[in-house]
Amino acid sequence: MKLKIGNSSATKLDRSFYERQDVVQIARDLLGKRLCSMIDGVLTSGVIVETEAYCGRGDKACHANNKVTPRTQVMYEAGGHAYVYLCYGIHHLFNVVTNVEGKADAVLVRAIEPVDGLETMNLRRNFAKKLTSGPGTLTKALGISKSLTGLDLTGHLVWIEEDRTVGEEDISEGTRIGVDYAEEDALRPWRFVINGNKYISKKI
DNA sequence: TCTAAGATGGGT
DNA sequence: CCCATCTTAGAA
Repeated sequence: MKLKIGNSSATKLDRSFYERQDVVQIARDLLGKRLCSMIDGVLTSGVIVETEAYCGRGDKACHANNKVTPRTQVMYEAGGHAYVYLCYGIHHLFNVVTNVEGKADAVLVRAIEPVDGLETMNLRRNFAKKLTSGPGTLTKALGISKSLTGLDLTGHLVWIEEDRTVGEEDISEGTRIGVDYAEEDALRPWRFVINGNKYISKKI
């Protein structure tokens, strides 16, 4: 009997995908891609269905808004690294660092549609109702914690690969969640979801 | 040193 | 609506 594990023929996104300059476009492009982790020898994955873009220059909602701190220095690395941080002392949020070295942009992954490793994800989530709908829940399901911040996403522990084709007509945009403190930048339409997908964390 | 606040989620 | 929970950044 053959066990189906992942999409072994899929193409892993490479450095050139992540090093592009337009973080908003990358946030759109990540919809339909598959986020994968191989933690403790177990493959878990899901299709990205909700993202948010954060720009390091002139975006008050971005942790690295023209300032380097111990936490945010990883965002200044070359695109294709992970920025994982602890939110509210409880939740580990996973971001994809984008743009070239020195330009601190990132895309927050807010929800995925589970594909591989359902059993492991349910165990890690303690069989909660919402398995991977929300930035803090999907990291727990995939076994991603802040100890992985700085990880190279072109490696073999956590990576993103091609999966579904998502057209512009399949995408809705809205304002980012939880960034009311960012004044006028809170109004930027930099949150993106795949229309009608039932795994998005909150309707636009 | 000290402290307020936070890119959330789960329960009541 | 309430609260758990703790790191981080900025102030003193």
